[in-house]
Amino acid sequence: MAGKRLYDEMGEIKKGPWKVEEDEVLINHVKKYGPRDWSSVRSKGLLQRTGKSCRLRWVNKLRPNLKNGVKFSAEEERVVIELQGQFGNKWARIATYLPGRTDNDVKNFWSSRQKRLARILHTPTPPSSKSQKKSGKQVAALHQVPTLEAPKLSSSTEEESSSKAQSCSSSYIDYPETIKMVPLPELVLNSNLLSFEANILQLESSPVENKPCPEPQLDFPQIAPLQADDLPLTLESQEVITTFGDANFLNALASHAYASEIVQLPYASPCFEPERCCQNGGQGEDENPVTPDSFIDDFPMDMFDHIEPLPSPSEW
DNA sequence: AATCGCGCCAACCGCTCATAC
DNA sequence: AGTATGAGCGGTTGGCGCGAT
Repeated sequence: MAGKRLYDEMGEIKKGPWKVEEDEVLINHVKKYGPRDWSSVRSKGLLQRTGKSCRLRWVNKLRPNLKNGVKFSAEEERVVIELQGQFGNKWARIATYLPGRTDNDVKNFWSSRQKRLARILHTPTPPSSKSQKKSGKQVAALHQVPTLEAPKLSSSTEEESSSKAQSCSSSYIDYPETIKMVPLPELVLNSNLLSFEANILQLESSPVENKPCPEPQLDFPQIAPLQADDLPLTLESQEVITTFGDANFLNALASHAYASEIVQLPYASPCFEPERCCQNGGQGEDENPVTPDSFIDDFPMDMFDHIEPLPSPSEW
């Protein structure tokens, strides 16, 4: 299969949905050279896709151990909400806490969640792009997070990939999916959010899926439990909020509340070895069924054990 | 049965950062 | 030190499926 050319009619850059054959070519490329040198996929004439496009396809769809087609669990939702409040729209960073999830997954999840919330609350969707582009620096202020301890992220998966790609040219065993585990760090969370979520969860008639929420037992400043009629919201809105405790919304509500304190939750740490994370750090996310279409989940873990060394450019 | 609205998701674009030369 | 190139990240868009009407 390697070497098969998949050009479009014009021989130009191909865009749009990927075909199975293209995936196979890309997978073969990664098998041979590792998940790097994306631009060489095109320069070698294997695919008429940009390196960028190839990388994206691999990262988002073809990588082993992705939870393709699996909805976010309640626990994952909680993690995203918390981390978005903590990190802002640093999707790649947030994704490192969610084994099997990509930054795109997290981004899409958050986006649709925001849309739905905005629609139900009859508020315009918060400006997402340019205004939030500064969010990386501004979000902390926006969220009033005074004493956040950044989790010990050695780097994002992509960063790992990139740096290792450039520093270690003789072995590909160490790419993100198989990088050594980092010790499970204690993720520090904003107790404002946790308090509110804990309180809000009390409003729920049905518990959040099968995940008991430990926060109410945590010893941090208590906020008087919210009563449904404390909020000037429609019943529908309240229902959504209880289902979707939104970090921003809750923060807005909580803006008058206590300064954050440090609490620690034992959820997934940044993880660069999804398989182990799913088993250990995934915290029950294994319950998520593997979807039939996620064939890549069946990739053998030694898939890259026989990767050939990358030839030098002069050999191309 | 047709249409509409919504949610989800894949993929692209533009920008930034890192590295090589 | 400056420039070119590649890679990564975040935002946006468009298509598809599905349920409601």
